[in-house]
Amino acid sequence: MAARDDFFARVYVVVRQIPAGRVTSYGAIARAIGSAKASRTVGYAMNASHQLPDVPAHRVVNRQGLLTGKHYFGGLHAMQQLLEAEGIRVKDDQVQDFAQLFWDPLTEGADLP
DNA sequence: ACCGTGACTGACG
DNA sequence: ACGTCAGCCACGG
Repeated sequence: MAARDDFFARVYVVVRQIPAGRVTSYGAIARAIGSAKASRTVGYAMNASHQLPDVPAHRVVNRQGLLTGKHYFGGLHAMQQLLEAEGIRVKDDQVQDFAQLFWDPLTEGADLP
């Protein structure tokens, strides 16, 4: 199997599993797909997933709950607006109640291929 | 095959 | 608590 394509595919699968109104971190996704140390590459995959409508990249933030990737959404506030539209409060690029809204694919039990 | 880059994370002072 | 440094993995040139 092509491991490289698998990596991106796994990332997309996990991100698609994120329920609306919830968020997760790059590290959590990296662990879920079996590459805990590849958190940076997860962000790279998200950049490529930007063209995919099924991948809600706006629900993926860093472990602090900070919208580090908002700059890549075209509008600097596009990501924040998308999150707020789902009921997530965002203050100064920081997700409020992040620990409460955090969704761990490993703990919550995401469907992996 | 080598080097630079990055939407990260953890450790250190 | 905050800023800085180093390690890590995958991709592109």
